[in-house]
Amino acid sequence: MHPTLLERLQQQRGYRLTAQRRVVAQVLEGENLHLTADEVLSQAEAMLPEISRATVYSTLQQFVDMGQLLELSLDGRSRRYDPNIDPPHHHLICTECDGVFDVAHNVAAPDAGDGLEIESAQII
Amino acid sequence: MHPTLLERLQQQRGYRLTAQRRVVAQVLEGENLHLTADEVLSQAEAMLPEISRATVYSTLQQFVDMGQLLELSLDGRSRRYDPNIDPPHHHLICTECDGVFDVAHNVAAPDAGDGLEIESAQII
DNA sequence: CCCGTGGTTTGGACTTTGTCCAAAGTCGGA
DNA sequence: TCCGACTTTGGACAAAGTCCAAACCACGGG
Repeated sequence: MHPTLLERLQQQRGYRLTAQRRVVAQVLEGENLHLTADEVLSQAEAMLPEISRATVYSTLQQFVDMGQLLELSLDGRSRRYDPNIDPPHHHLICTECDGVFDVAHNVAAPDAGDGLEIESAQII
Repeated sequence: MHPTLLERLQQQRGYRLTAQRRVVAQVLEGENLHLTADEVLSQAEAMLPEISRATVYSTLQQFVDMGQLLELSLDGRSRRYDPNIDPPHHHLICTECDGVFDVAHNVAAPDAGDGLEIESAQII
């Protein structure tokens, strides 16, 4: 199986894996789990009551910048986070229940032409 | 050429095309224009100073519900609006300048399987 | 072992974006 | 002209995210 988010973070050299960062990583972990920052915060508080909102937000942003976490903008209101960066997959949104589901695909990202490079593509 | 947003609204029967709605439609119009609600508001105020924020937001929502305006959720922060519903196209986001560009495509929406129907798909 | 330094976390104020609602305004048909 | 339905308004409110100075902590050098 692919390494988990936590395992991938442990392999990053020169990055302090503090209690706060570990808790955030643990909360995010899971199949088909796409939490918002506030959901991460409340679950993290259950494990580490002193953790602050600023830390959760900045930690999420760091994981994204490190390429270890996918940030999904699905409704223009909040962002959701997906720890399963590999293999690439689509995100299917149910317009009835607002559920988010991973959908496997094996379609290559289209060529944008003009020397542009597609970084990510989502079916929303 | 395809009819403009304003022309399409004029064809909707039983829908009062008030000054406020006309101004919102005019502001949105344009090739490769993807304004946020607040950008629409400030430009609309230039033409019709008394227009209120609540009206702009609810008018945008109506246009979307009528299928005459595309709502894009690109950054999890704000929503952008695209009056060019036809032909379908992708939205290319430049990660440097945050610009949004229409990109033509002629790829059919993929079959989701399981009896699900894809309502929309974006490359972001 | 202790200290200094720099990375990390914290709380709280603040901003942005969007929603809600009751009251007032406006339009078209009878 | 008057009524009723549709529309707009202002302002309060809520949700999500950002910012920042101060406090905290951990590691390496002395």
